[in-house]
Amino acid sequence: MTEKIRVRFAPSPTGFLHIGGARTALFNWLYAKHNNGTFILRIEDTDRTRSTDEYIEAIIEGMKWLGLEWDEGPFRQTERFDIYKKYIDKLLETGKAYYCYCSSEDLEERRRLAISTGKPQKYDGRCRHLKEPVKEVNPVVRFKMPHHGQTVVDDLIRGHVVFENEQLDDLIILRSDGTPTYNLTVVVDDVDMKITHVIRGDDHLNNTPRQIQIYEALNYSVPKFAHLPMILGSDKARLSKRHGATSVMAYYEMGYLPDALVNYLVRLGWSYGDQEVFTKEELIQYFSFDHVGSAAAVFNPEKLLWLNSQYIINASNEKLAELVIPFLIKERIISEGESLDKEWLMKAIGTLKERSRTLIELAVSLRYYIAEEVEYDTKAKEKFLNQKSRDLLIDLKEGLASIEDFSHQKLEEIFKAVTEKHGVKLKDLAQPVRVAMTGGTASPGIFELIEIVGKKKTLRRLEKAVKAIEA
RNA sequence: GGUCCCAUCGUCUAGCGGCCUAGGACGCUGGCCUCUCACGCCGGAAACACGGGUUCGAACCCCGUUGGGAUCACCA
Repeated sequence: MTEKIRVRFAPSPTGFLHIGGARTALFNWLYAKHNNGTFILRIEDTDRTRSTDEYIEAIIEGMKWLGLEWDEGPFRQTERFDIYKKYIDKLLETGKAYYCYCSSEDLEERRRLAISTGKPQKYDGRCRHLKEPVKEVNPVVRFKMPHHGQTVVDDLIRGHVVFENEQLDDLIILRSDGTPTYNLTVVVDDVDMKITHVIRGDDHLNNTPRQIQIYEALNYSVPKFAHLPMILGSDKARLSKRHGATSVMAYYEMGYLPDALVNYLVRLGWSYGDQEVFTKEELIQYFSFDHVGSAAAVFNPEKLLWLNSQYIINASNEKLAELVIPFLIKERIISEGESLDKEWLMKAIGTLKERSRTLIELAVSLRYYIAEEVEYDTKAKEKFLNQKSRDLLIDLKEGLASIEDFSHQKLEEIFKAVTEKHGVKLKDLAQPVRVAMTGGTASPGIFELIEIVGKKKTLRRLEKAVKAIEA
């Protein structure tokens, strides 16, 4: 490798880090890591009316949560106006740009006319050859686009994309208030930061020929481009809030693991044979644009949920014990500052991880391990806590009261004695006990459940169940 | 509307001219396991948008059609 790879993620802070932005960031990050390159974070905040510091923080928070650490930055374009000014002056001096005195109202009017008459809506270049400044008008600076020939974008994903230069118009690079615009700042920054590969969303493909012209006017070499396909909602429209959560941090709040989201996002557009689940190391090792598809992809929350369940199953009990705490608090299962015995929690989690698809589900299930009392599901109570099970529960309670060792094996012996005495099957006893212990009909195995809940709470719950039947 | 991009099961995708009576995954579904629920395992339904070429041979290459998307700002 002769040239060190340098890539950047350049969000504009006009919103939270969303799913689409996160995937763009991820592909940049992966490409950098795979090639031992540099990943730069650059905040494109030249639109001062829509950018906020809160959003910058939110984007940073999202990237950190996903584990997409950057090597340089975050740089802010609003702190780099001097640099842009220098380049604009250079373009003005070399005759590659000019002042335009048309007012935005006039422009808007002409655009409307063009649309209504079916003409291409394009700036007509009337100020190109102006000799004298127009008095009392703050001009904008426009870039002088070539009128003939073609501009070719050599895209790593799309291949050769050819644009006719006559389609391009003289875009504004400096506003009348003296601030530079996007097409100028991206080029200047990418040159200045020595970006080798511009990896971004498909929606920028049409801007690329304009940017290439600016590179050439400035006499700089053009970087490589890779335009990623868009992420769509279930109706194939661009992904938006209508389709559900789009903010990355919303997935944190819903109990997703960051690596699961990363894994899901990377498979939206990229593949490696038939493999579905990847470690980060594998992703870095395998990633390449050769296997990035070019069609837009529909975001499928169901599959993300499945992946999350896989990541929960594969996570260590210790890790889950840490991660679940905020959710236990949020679900009001424990109170803030309350601590649980870690070993015990880990054991409980071990019985629940394969039936929890999110950390919220895990926390909610943990309730019947932790809470003093359980509430009965009405249907479960009717079906299993009745005269038929009353004596079974009473005998079981007695049996359990007589032992101190609540090990799986010992519990099984007690259960066996009760079922044999009454001539019933295990399930005839297990289901009523399950309802007594959890309030519902679904739980881990009855012996492991009782073992972890412990003698004191178990006896109390059986007692309560018997009373509920008699009531 | 102009320009550009895209097109394999409902969804994500494998496929880079013969290994394809099209493979995997999610979801759906039948069964097994079983104290319930899950996990897991075995099986099923489900796709090459359409029409022309090129070729001995096309999901794959070319051209149209249709359908989706992006973009046309003193937003990024």
